[in-house]
Amino acid sequence: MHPSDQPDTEKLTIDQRLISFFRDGAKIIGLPASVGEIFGLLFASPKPLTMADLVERLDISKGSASQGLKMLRTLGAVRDVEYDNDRKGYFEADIELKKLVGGFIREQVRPHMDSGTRKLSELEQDLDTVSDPELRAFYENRIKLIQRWSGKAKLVLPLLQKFLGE
Amino acid sequence: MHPSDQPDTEKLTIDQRLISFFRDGAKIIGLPASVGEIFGLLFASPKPLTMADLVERLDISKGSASQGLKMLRTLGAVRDVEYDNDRKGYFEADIELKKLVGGFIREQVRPHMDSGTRKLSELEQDLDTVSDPELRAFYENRIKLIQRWSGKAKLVLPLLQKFLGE
DNA sequence: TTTTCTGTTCAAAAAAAATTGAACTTTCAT
DNA sequence: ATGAAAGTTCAATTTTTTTTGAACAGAAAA
Repeated sequence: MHPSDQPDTEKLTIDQRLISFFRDGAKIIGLPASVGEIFGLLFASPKPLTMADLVERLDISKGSASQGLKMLRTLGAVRDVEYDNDRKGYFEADIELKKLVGGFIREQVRPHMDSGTRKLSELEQDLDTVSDPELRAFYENRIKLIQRWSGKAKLVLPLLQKFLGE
Repeated sequence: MHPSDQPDTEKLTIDQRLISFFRDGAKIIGLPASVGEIFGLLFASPKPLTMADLVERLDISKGSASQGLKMLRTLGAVRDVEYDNDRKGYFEADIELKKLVGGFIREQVRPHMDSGTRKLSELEQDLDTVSDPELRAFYENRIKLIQRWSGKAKLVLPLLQKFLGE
């Protein structure tokens, strides 16, 4: 290696860097790398792309491309666009932070929170089954504590969306 | 199965439910299930526990217990306590939301954000290498967009902490 | 209608992440 | 010092998640 070379970050094109940026971002929020790459490539493209473009440029399978696009569409992060008047479907990245965050909260955060809330209410009901009064008082406090947390979490989400919404 | 049985949520003790609650919670925020279980058991216990207690009651290996505790300590979610005057180490869950959220942000969120910020500035530098002026203008806009997002993200974290801090 | 192009589905394969357990280190009691 | 208890480490294993690719379905062109 030439002495002046940086070992890592050498001769990557901008779009490669953007793809890598969003690949990492996807992993961080718990989405598959390929989903991040697809978004990244669309984000880095001045014009809409087809599924075949994704397969070729990211070197992923047709299956991954199809599934990744599906996920990105339900997240509202990618949309179908008219282009050419072509048999193929064309896609582009949605660029509004509000929408991206909203989709993530709707699809990934809310469902988990709801199931948590359900579990929590089951927990509450089972307090009756605890006979030892001291232990029971302890559990009551712990459950109250989680409920306080849960209440805050429910307030935080709309707050977040408001803050990020343009 | 008896007809009146609920298939799932039957005859679980409170502490089992709490363990399951935090197991799920851990998975959601991208931590191993065993880490959630350890926290859950400590959270559900009126008195401090030893590593041996965790191994026995959660039926996990000593290795998992050790590693899980290590992670929970760096997150500030579990602390060492004096108890008995015993050779063993005793642990209890930290119960302050502020501290839990703070630790998570410090250990899991910040490092990722920092590496993102670094990648972003590399991206910016490479703009020079784009010769086509139209494409270059396009990339400039995209990078500006991410920078706007990044700025918001940096504002949001302290806001979040403030909101959740007691 | 038949063929070709585009995209979906899902079982199997590959990759990544978590967990185990045995060897090792440290610490304390004798 | 020596032995035993407590805890850590990490290579190997297991489990989970992601990705692939081949079979299938639908739609438009021939």
